Amino acid sequence: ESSCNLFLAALDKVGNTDMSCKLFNEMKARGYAADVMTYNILIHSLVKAGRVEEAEKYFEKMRDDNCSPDKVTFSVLIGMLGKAGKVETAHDLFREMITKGVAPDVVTYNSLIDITGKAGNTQQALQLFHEMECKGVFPDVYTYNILIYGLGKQGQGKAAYDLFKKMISTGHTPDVITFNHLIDALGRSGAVDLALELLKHMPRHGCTPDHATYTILIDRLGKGGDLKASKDLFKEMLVKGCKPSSYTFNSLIDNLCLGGFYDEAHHLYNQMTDAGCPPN
RNA sequence: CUUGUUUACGACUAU
Repeated sequence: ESSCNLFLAALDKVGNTDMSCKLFNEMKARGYAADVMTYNILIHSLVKAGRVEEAEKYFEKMRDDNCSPDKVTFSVLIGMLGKAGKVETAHDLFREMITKGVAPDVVTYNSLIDITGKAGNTQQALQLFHEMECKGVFPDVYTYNILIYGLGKQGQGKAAYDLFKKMISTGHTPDVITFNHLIDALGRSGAVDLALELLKHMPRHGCTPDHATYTILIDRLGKGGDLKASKDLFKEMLVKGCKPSSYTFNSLIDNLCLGGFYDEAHHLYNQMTDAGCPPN
C-alpha cells in the first residue's frame, strides 16, 4: 500500500492524472486498502488537473471506505473550492472539519485566508489571522504574504504596508515574495515612490530582487506613464545580472504600444529570442 | 524521492 502511495506521488509530480486514477482502481480491485494519504494524493492530483467533480467524488468515496479525511484533505479541498469561486462552501467545510475534531493547522488557515482575501473579503481574512493567533496556530511567512497580497489587490496598500511593519517588528523574516506582493500593493495604491524605496531596502532584509520584482515595478511605472523610469529600471535589472522573463518584455512592449512607440516595441520584440525568452 | 498553502505581463472585464 505504501508503495502505491509512492507511485501515486510520482504520477502526481509528472501530472499523469489518468494513470493515477487507473492505479487507484487497480489497487482497489486487488483488495489493497487505500489510506488517507492515498486519497489526499489522488484528490490533489485531480484538483491540479482541474477535475473538481472527480475530486469531490473521491472525497465522498473516503466515507464509504471508512477513511477519515485529515487536515491535509480539508486544506486541499478548501483551496479547490476557493479557486472554483465557492468561498462560502469552503468556509462551511472549515467549520465542518472543526466539528469533526480535525484541528486546522497553519496551512489550512493560510489556504482559507488566501481564498477569502482573493474573494475581496480582506476584513474576514484579517479576522481569521487573528483567530489563528488566538488558537496558538502561529502565522508564518506564507500567512503574511497571503494577507499582503489580498490587501494589495483590494487597493489597500497602506494596510499592506502596516502589516509588513508588524511582521518585521514581531520578528518574522520576509522573503522575496513578501517584497513582491508589497511592492505590487503599494504600486496599485499609487505609492510608487515607496515601492521603489522598498526595492532598495530588500538587501537589508536579506532579499534579492528577482525578475518578478523588477517586472512588477517596470509595469507599474509604465502604466503610470513614466516610460523613461520604466526603461531605466529595465536597464538596471540587466546591469544587476537579473534575467528578464517573457513577462518583462510583454509588459514593456505593452506599455510602449500604449504610448504609441511602436518602433521601439518592435525592436524589443526582436530581442526577445536572443534574450532567452521567445514571445509566448 | 510518500500528500496540502502565497507572486509579476497579455486576454470578450479598460476610460
